Amino acid sequence: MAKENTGFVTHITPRNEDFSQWYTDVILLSKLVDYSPVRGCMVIRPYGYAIWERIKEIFDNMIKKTGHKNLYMPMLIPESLLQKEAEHVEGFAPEVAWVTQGGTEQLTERLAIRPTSETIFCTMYSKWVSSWRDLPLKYNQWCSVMRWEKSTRPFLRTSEFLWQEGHTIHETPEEAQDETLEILQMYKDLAENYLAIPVLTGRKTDKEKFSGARATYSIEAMMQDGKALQAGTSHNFGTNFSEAYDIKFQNREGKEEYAYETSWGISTRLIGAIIMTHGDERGLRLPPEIAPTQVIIIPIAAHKGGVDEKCLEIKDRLEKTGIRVEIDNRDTVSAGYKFNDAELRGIPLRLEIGPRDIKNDVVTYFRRDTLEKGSFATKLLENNCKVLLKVIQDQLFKEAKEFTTNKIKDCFNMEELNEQVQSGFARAMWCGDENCEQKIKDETGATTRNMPFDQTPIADKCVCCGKKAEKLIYFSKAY
RNA sequence: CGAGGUGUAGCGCAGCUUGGUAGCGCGUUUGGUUCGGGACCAAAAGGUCGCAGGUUCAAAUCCUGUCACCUCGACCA
Repeated sequence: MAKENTGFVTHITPRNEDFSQWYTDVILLSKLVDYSPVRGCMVIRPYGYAIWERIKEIFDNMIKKTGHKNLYMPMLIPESLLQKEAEHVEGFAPEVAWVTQGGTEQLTERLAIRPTSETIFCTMYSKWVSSWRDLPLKYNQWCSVMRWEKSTRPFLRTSEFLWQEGHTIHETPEEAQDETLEILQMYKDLAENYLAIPVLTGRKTDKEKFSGARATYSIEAMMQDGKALQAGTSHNFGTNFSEAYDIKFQNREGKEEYAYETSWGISTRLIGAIIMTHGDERGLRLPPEIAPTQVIIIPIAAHKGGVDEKCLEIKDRLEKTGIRVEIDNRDTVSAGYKFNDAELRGIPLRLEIGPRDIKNDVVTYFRRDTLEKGSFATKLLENNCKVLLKVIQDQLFKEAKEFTTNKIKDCFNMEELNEQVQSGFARAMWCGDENCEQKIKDETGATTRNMPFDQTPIADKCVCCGKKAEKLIYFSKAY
């Protein structure tokens, strides 16, 4: 995180020079996060947390509208509970943190700090469900989980991270599958229409699916360096877990049956996705829908009568229309400094109010997305700001969409695939054999992203082995 | 776990080769002038040089050990 701080100009490493360093510079300088005294853990600072709160607010509304309820499960899981579903344990065991001592007393059974809460949800569900009339249960929790990662990066992979985990159980396999896909669709909606991040939806391969799932679906986003970020997952467990945890109910025919289960999650990793999708040389560019501050007012020559009053009046008018607005009235820094600061923080729309504007009864605005400056009559304030915010939201999505679309190429042999995944995604046909999947990973560094729902083939042979192709699938390097 | 690197003021760094009691920029504090793209002047505060031991009249500097962190791999959502 070495940053050159030459005189008064804060230096952000250019993206094309070192994308990783650019990312680190931006998140630290914009005060989204800071490193903590604990290895692999980050402090989410107020500005970063405010973005998370927006994401929570939006998604929480979505799931509540579709009949889900929030609850809270304990953070500690007894070892014996964690062991019940074999594939699940195997997947998570290497990265579980354990509590072995309470006070001065050694515990007789180790307690896992949850890496995810399937096991404890299942345990409770087996108590709560006995009849088909108890179903479905559609519960979710907002919490943090811990995975003892070997290498970490703020937002993208940290030992502790914030997320939501939804866990539902259903009467029929169809209902569970509908739930899995409905949530996936909500994730796509959240990503594209709020975060302005275009995503690919589809099913993960068996190799890449969640430990213990029958089927995993994901939304995958492309970052500016052409690498993928898995931005959300939705799993259908079938009866895998209910068999292991004995979640049985009497069905409509009076027979005992295992319940059908799903789980799904998105995390603070989404904030990393926002940064790496929209950021530029000046810092963050936040989509208005999730920007904690949508409009920042910068007073110019505030001491020259009338400026402060005008700023307050404008703030008040905008707030009344539901816009999140802030005045930068620090008197310790110049206007120019504030401009740069607001740009670093990615505030979508900036208004400048100075004696000149007041005299002409206009406001000067600056768009963070296109860096365009202009002005309009003060009486148009509310309407114009609303429209501009909408336009900026759309523009950011459009830019990202074009970028992503241009960096996905159809590949028909290993040579093409290898070249393509150096800077983007490859769309290719695959025979379905895990050996080919592994070979591609070994030879190109790319892994499978997902298999889109539209499986219209682009060729009939596997990109790797040349045998009969079964699946259309995306490959890329990934975070 | 393999390879490399770094620990000196809140942050970023210099000083170490050739030992002599710590310096620069930013930031911070106070006062004043400024304010339409990262302002300026003046004054001030702030460090047991990661930790432990050794060599020496004298250690940030040399030696030994140790801890922490970072980067790239490997592993992994």
